[in-house]
Amino acid sequence: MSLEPWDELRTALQVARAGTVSGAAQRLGVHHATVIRHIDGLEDRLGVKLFQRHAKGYALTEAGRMLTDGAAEAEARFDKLAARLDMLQSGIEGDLCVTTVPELCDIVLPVLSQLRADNPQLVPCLRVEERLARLEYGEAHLALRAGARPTEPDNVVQPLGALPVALFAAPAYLERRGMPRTEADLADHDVVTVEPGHARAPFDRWMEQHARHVGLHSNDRTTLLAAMRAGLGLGFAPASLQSDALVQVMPPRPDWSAELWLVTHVDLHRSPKVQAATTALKARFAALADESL
Amino acid sequence: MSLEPWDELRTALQVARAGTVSGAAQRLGVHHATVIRHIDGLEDRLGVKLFQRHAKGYALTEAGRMLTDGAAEAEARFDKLAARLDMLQSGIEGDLCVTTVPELCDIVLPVLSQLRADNPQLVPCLRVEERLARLEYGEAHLALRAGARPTEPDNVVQPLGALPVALFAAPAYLERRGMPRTEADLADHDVVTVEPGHARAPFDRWMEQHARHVGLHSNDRTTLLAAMRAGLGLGFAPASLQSDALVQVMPPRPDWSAELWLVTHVDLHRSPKVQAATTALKARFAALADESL
DNA sequence: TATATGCTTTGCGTCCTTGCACGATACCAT
DNA sequence: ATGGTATCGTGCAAGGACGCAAAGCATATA
Repeated sequence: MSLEPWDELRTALQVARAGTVSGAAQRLGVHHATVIRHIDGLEDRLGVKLFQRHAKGYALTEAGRMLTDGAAEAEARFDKLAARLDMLQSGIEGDLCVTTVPELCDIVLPVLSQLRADNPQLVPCLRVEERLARLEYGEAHLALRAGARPTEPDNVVQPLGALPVALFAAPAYLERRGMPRTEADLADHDVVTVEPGHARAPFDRWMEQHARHVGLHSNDRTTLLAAMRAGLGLGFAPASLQSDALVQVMPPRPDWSAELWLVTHVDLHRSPKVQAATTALKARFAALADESL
Repeated sequence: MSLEPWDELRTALQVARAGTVSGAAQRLGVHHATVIRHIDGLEDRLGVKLFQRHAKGYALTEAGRMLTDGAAEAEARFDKLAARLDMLQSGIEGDLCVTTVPELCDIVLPVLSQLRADNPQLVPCLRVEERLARLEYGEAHLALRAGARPTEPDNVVQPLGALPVALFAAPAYLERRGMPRTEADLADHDVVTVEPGHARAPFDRWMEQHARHVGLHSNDRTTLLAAMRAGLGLGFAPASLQSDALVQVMPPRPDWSAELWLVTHVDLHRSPKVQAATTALKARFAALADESL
């Protein structure tokens, strides 16, 4: 007993989804007679009733549920596959989707801008998300992550080195509270940082240990930057940050640095488009590391 | 872009496996020309070359590898499905495959025997394996496990209660070394048990802590029983053990008992055949627990 | 160099699958 | 009650996919 041909599984899945033969036929773009014949053929070959013929449509039996569950998983797998193939076949043109965390988008943005200038056919897209995008689903070509080395299977992760992180504050704040010179001076200052217990990055953990007075907690990094600009306290930011509203209070230190990772899907990381993006990003981050020396 | 119809994926998979169109055609039971047409159609629809036409056959491209990998996973999933459906559709007849660990087969065997007597059409099969059989692959209908509660997804696990475990020895051994009366007496006796550090079951751990003189180590439970019969020392066995060669030295104790679990696949545990087996096994083990009170 | 042996490719006739149309049935609203 | 609107089921004709056989091609062997 075998459940070939696979096409009939697909129609069975659509019948299960639609609940009616006609609906499934419409979605599949075939005649409803064809759908009936597929289901009948499948049931005959399997010797099991997959659907209960109801006046209002087809209802799944236990066996039918099993089969369509399996078919649904296969369909999802094939969809992923199609998305990846779609990406693979394109040259340096069309969409290029990069995802990263909020902290890094200021650094990534110029790279994408340059990439677009060099390749007029390329339209870059920068998605900012905390979670790691499902690269195997084709949600993104590239992901830029900070922190622990990502371990997803089928993803190739390349080290981007450490991101220099420095301590910043608003000029108004420094005018009011003075410029801290040594680590000991920090005890007298307010800081803005992540919520207690949520420190993940090295600099956040450092802050958690050294901060005495907290001006503001937030789960959102952008909010923290805004709080720093508003003069609520000292805070960490990438050393490359260029802003009139914030000045560097202390230079980058190795134990503050966050490890950066460039992660792509195995099947995509050799495609020309992704290659172009990775080399550009690598160059940019190498330059950042040099600057901070 | 879509990779329907699914049948063409299946032929592509076979071409990748066989390496030649002719070989794939033979495996699929279709003509060479059909295979070629499927591949060509797939490539046209996808716009990607899946195979490099070599004089000696078809070689996978990068895209082809991706696609056939996905197809292979789907095929494996469908195979599982077919196996489960095969099992589901049968009544209380045909094969009934039960797997368990060596320690328990003496207890399970009479149940299967009774089951066979009650259902002439049923031919039971008892597979003895240390590892948990892949129930989703249709390797077995039922698995009987001891120890920690199994956690496989898609498996329904039912508690069978605790298996009463007692301390046994060969009559010849007891004649030579005397009958231990108290726990303290055990210090003067030889024991046979599993290898150090491999104690998993409660009674094995207990033995590891209390045993002073070890007569024999073995990784194989059957060997341990043989060693007990040969008079190499005291050892644990299910309290239900009936044997002229071994006598019970100490009655079952709660802290020796091993938790038992009856595990089936979700899609199968409601089928009449599996139901018949589970009720019979449950009754048997409930009776065992009562006896030892 | 010639021969042989695989393979792929292509043209043609046939069979199977599909699409179409019509009929049957059940449910709902007027 | 009756017309309307869904649904599923089946006979018949057309088109597309299949199998067959011959041709083309490349590599290996004598």
